[in-house]
Amino acid sequence: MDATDLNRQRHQQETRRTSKGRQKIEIKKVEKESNRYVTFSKRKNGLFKKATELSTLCGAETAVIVFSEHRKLFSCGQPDVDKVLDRYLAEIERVPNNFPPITNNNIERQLANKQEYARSLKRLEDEQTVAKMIGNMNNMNEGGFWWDLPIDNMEQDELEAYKESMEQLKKNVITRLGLIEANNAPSGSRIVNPFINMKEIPSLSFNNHRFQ
Amino acid sequence: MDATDLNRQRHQQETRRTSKGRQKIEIKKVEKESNRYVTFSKRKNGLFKKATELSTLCGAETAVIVFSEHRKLFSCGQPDVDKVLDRYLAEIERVPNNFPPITNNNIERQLANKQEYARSLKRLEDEQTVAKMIGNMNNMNEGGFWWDLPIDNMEQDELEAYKESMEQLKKNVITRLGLIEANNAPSGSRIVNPFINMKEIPSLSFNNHRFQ
DNA sequence: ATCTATTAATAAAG
DNA sequence: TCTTTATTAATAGAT
Repeated sequence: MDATDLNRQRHQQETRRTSKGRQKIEIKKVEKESNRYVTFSKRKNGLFKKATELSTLCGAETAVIVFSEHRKLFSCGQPDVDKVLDRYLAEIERVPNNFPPITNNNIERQLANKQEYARSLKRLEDEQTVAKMIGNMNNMNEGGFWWDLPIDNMEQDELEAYKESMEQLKKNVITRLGLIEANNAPSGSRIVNPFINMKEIPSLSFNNHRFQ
Repeated sequence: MDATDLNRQRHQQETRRTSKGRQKIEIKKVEKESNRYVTFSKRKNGLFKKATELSTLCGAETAVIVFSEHRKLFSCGQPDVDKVLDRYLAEIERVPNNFPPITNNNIERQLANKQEYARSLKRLEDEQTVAKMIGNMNNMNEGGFWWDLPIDNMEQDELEAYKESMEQLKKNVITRLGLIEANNAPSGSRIVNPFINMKEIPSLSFNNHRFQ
């Protein structure tokens, strides 16, 4: 400290101050574009570094995904972004979508989840359709994944789109099945299952682990 | 600074030093469990704060997913984790799976991608099966999503598992289609498509945007 | 959870 | 972009 102070004093005597040093900034959008870009670059790197350190120090798995204001994608993960995402998708499917019977212990959390879920969904493109789905979901007290969502209340055009996506899926599946059944197989070990995330709509999940 | 120094001196005269202050640490697993837990908690919060600030300052979208060493899930996202994940999945599907013709400009990047992809996949549970898939994929110079992966070289037991997952999927789809076709619909608008991520195996994607 | 003494991150400027 | 300050912000260790 003394040495540092001495150096600083000596430096100030020898040269004009060349830098104002770090200045305090408000946490609001950086207006000047050039500054915003360098801030983005520096802080993105800082964020990735922090995530990596957290993993190393604490044995945690982390995934960080960043889209710049121009939609350029950056990501960073330990051990691997997609591995962590798989785990995330599996987790939000396992825990909240087919809610367990509500007990006194978790009823508050369940409520908070639904509120947060509704809030998140507000941001989705097709707000009305989704709102309807939520409404239906909230009437299901146990069991049932998203594909069991009631469709009775859908509008005709909504149904059409839904049906189309199902048809397309079916075609893909049938094609694959045809190819596979041309071969044929006994029984056995495990495979990396391409449909491990099938039951999941990331956007249609409750969450009990959110920050802010 | 002067005021701070004065305060520090006064404090040291008035009381024994009560803290060693922040100490430098190596970035390696914190051995002592209790310390590891508090470090995890502090740094996780710090990480989420940094991500939030990056979004605010630079108009970026961010998602941070953290699993503690005991597999507890924490996440934080602007505007919303799942929204960002949707975008991420769409992006890694759009860009790298059906690679564009390789040009001089991006051939190096393509190579780097494949190497990184192979490295990531090494971590997956079923290394041999996946390795085979990669091998096949690398022979496809353009077009084709993952479901067009050659299956000819799969072992019988691998095929069986693959087929089973397909059958299960098919059942689910057929069931839904039956329900939907009982109604019926004209044409029209868009719906939040449950299969927007269908074509994606997150674990089977190239990436051109990774950090470290 | 709170409190420092310190280290680490980073805003500004080159 | 990279580098260099001067400063603020994050956090290790202890309670």
